[in-house]
Amino acid sequence: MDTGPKIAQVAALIGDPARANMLSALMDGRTLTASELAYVSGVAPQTASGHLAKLSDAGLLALAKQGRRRYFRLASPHVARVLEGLMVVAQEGPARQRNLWRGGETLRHARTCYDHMAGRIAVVIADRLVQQSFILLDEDGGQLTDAGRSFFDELGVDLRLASKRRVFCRPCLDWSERRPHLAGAVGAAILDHALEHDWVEHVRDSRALVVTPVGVRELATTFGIEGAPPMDGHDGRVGSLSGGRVSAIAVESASPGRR
Amino acid sequence: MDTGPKIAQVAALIGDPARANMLSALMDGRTLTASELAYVSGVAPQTASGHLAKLSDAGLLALAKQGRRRYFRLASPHVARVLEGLMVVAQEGPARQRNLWRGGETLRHARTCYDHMAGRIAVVIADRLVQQSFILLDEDGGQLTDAGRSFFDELGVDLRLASKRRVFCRPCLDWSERRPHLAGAVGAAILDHALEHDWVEHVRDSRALVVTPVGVRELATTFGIEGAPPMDGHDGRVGSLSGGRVSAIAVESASPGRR
DNA sequence: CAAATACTTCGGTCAAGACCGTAGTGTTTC
DNA sequence: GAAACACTACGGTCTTGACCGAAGTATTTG
Repeated sequence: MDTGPKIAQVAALIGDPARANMLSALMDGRTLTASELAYVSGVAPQTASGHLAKLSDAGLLALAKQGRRRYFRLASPHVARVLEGLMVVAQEGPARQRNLWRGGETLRHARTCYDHMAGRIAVVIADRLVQQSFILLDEDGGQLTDAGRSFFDELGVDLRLASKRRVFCRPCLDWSERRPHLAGAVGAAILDHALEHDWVEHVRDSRALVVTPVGVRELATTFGIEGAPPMDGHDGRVGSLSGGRVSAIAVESASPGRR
Repeated sequence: MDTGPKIAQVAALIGDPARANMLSALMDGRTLTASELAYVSGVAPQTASGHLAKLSDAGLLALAKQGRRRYFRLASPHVARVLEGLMVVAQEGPARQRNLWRGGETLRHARTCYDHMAGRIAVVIADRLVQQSFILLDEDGGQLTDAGRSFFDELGVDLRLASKRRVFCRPCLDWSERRPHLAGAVGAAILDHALEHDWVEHVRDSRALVVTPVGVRELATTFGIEGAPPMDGHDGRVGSLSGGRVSAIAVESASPGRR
């Protein structure tokens, strides 16, 4: 009846490191098998099995059996948004401990966030689109303008498909940059387009993305982003489009073993 | 470095029933003392003190000392949004266990959600505003139209104040109705207006709101909502504007004692 | 059918942490 | 200054649940 216990139940589920790792691994929208999730969460298959049962029962994960394996994915975008929110809160949390992030530089630069792009690149893209009045965006609401519609049309990004039964355009607060990037159907369409045209590639076993040489060129001409676009510089760093390419393959997988 | 552990830490914090109760109690934006929070969470003051220290350290709560008491409030709207999100997920979670809600009828009808209205009434209001093209709204983005701007002007709702340094208009998925209501500056302004003109009143020790007779009349004329507005009826219920007024004072406070 | 694979169930160990009683510290009231 | 109040620190109890080894159930492969 009271809402406290209800949210506690769900939060406690997410609050276990092993389960949180599983959920994080699914944040990019992929579906993974029980074994794979056991591996990324760093626990034995038996333990993982228990965790996955709980997460499924609670409705956080959706399950598809196929032969002798079981595929799991996040049950709904709402789950992904809660996880996003937790990252944001976790970042802003420990008062002045912000921006101490060492490592994960690849992730900060470009990554997927459920079904769209995130990281410095995504924030810059969002900035440009707003700057050119293709999109109206504040921290919480988004709207595509007529000019924006034709811009995407010319670019060959098909928005009609994506916008059928889905949210059209929304901002998503970037937990590493602390500024919004594009989510929703528009955000997803941009990621699709970028992957399809080899602007970016997935890094194996990670949510990280790397920008290809083609991507550097195309992003520059398409969005007018130069090699080293101006960043908000809250920590003095400047990112280049290809940043993190060389420095880190940075496989995100956890090592198995006891917690 | 990996994001899993980080979100687990925050989620685990929310995942304790006592702490979840505290956070829930603060969802309406109030500031409460340590004692009050101990009471609503149903634990002894010593225990509450420990919980509050953890929540503050983690940056979920902001603390203001005043004399011999300590006032706590949610540290940021982001925290409120995570809590909202958890409620939504908790609702949609247990597969077919939805809409079993007994009790909390007052809450379902009208309540505050951080700083704006939620519940059936808020959803209906949002519906009407959309219907009359005062607001463009989908599940994730919102925009006030020119017509809407003058509508609120005439109504005497001051949007200029609120929109200074704040998100202007955004939808917030209603966890009891599972459809969006208005949040952001516009949502907050509407709640302010409703409270100021005695359309609704706070229920003591609860997030619930009751609609006054004045409110029933004014809401009807202002938004064209009749006594029993059509609901989406996913559970066959129909709510009236004054629904829940008589049936329940339904004080939300928890009884103290062991968990 | 046997072997291998993918996953689950069961049982027992163990550590984390929620809880409160007692005993403090700081602040206001009388 | 004493008493009441609001809150915090410490110490010990006890429950919860995460973990893995061993064994068991489906499903595919040879």
